[in-house]
Amino acid sequence: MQDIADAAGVSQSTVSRVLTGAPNAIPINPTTRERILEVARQMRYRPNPLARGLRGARTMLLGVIVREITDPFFASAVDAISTEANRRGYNVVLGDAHGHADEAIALRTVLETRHCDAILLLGDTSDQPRLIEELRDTNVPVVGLWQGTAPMPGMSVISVDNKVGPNGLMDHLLGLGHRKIAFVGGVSVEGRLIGDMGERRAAFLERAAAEGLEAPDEFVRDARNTLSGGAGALRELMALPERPTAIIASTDVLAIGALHAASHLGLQIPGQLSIVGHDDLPMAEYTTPALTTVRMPIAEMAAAGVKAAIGDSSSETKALQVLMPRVVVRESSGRAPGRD
Amino acid sequence: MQDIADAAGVSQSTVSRVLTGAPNAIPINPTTRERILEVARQMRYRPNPLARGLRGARTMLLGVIVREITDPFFASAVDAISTEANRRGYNVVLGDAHGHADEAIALRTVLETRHCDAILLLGDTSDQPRLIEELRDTNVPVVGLWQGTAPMPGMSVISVDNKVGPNGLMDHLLGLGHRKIAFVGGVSVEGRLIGDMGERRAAFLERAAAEGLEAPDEFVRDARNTLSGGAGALRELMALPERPTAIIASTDVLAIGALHAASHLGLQIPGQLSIVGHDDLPMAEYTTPALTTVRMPIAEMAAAGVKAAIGDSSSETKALQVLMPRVVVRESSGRAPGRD
DNA sequence: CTGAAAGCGCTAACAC
DNA sequence: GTGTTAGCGCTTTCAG
Repeated sequence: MQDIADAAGVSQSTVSRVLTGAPNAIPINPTTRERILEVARQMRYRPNPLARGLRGARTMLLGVIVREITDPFFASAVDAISTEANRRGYNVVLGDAHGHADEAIALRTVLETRHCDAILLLGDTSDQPRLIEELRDTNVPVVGLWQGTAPMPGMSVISVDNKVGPNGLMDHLLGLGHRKIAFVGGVSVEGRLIGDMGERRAAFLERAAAEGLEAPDEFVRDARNTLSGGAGALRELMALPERPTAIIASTDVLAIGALHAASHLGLQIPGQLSIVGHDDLPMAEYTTPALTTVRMPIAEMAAAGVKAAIGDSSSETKALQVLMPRVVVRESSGRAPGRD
Repeated sequence: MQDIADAAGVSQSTVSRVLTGAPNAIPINPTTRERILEVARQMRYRPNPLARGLRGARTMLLGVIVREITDPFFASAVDAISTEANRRGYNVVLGDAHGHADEAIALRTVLETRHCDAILLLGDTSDQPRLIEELRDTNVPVVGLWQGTAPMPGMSVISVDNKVGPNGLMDHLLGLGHRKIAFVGGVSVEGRLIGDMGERRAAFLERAAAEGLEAPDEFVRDARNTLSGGAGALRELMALPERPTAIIASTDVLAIGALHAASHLGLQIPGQLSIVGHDDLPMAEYTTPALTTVRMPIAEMAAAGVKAAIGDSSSETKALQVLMPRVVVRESSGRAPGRD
């Protein structure tokens, strides 16, 4: 930068002012400005974000802590967030918690140390009292995505309405004549119910009660949110003396695992059993049979999340935004057996 | 840091020396050291990586440019790399190229600007002459993963042997009596053959010729490496006057797409058609039927890649490492029709 | 409108 | 062994 100053015959601070853009009301002579810009271009100048950050300026880094990058849903989310962040000139620093909430908390510290301008939390972290605690004495804006609609103190939350999924699915299944509907929810490695999944489960329970369905406790199963978790849950469900005719999984990953286990059991889907999920992974369209599921507004959430985090400084008021998903009917759901 | 110095009654530079660890032979009085460490702990001191980086020290940032994070294979790779990097105290800055090689090149610049200590390239980038070019005048070590075994000038490459996959699969299929075997390769958005997939295709062609198989040109199809690409390829293959009895897909994503299209066509897998892939995604075990595929040594590659990038300063010689995958037989492959 | 100068937090010579 | 002293590249008062 000093070099540019010399070459352009001005002082280094002037160069800084020009190159920084034009934030605070410091007018510069258009002629000088052009000259400086020209020289900078010729010298292929590129600002050093480190130095900028040192001075307290923004680092243009967006920290993203994801519960599990191998979860295809979160992979899509990271993709969307990264796109949106790049569009705004930000880079994404990824922290992969590998499913452990305590790793997430460590990562937050790291990212904060890295002087990220903001931190995005993907996936539920409400089971981490320490995280919430630390959030208080943080000046970095933190926004949580996909971690349930419960407002978390100290951070804004972007979420989906977790009632419309289960309810839409119930409408669909009820309309198909199902009365024996089971639910598979997801729990973390530690065995806790995870945010969104917990809410979906609650929504299911509520609706089932309202409809007066025969829903014994065994019809609601918790499993790790993995393919094998879904498969295991399905096997347990099908081992019951009275089998459900439809299963709502709280994620597509669980649903796909269940689908696989069902076909291994020789079950016809959807002839003998309907299986539906949540998320609408890219994969959901390509399972056999294709999965009926609930599509999440990933891009919108990513946009809202990045906006909330980086702030577009126009409307930073709302601490909780709830977006709407919608049911996508494919082939894995059909009329209840004996009702066609 | 100055605060610590004051509190401990020493100079700031001494504090630096203690806190930095003990790199260059500068002995410090154990007593002083302890006192400083103690004070630092009490003051909850955390080093500022920005300032460190400014001074030319390492930033402990590892840049990772991935072709497509939504590709489950790369998601797994990022997961493995992130684990390995964190283990070594590094953080990962993620650059998602969204499938476009030209975005990758832009990202490289960004990451270099960010003063990453090294950059990892995930996926083929050989179609980017400019990238290679820019690589020359870079001081940051760059290592490429999964981009074919062709040595790239200016970077070390960690790769898998792309012959053992196709060959192992051929052994398997030939043993099952198949003589009409098709291959589906992957191309980028721009329509170029992508590194690993191109090599797998070449290996297939070579082996097919060696076996004297009836392999008309139509049996080798190129498709985008997506679920729908795989589905499209399968439909084309099955529309041929003479259909193949087995299909080798160069990735599991293609294979899963093909599986889905096949079942829509009413084809029995593996009764009427065998479909096999490459990668062994977590999902491969849960398709219907479960996919016969080639397992990639992801963790090993991640470890080797991170090691090569960050350097463990003991053995930095090899510019090209080739690891071995192995065939995993599941349910999607069976005896050739009419041969049982 | 522009220049001079003071650091941001830290490392690395170079003294003592 | 430990203190002093320069900066790294940039932003930002404070004077012209």
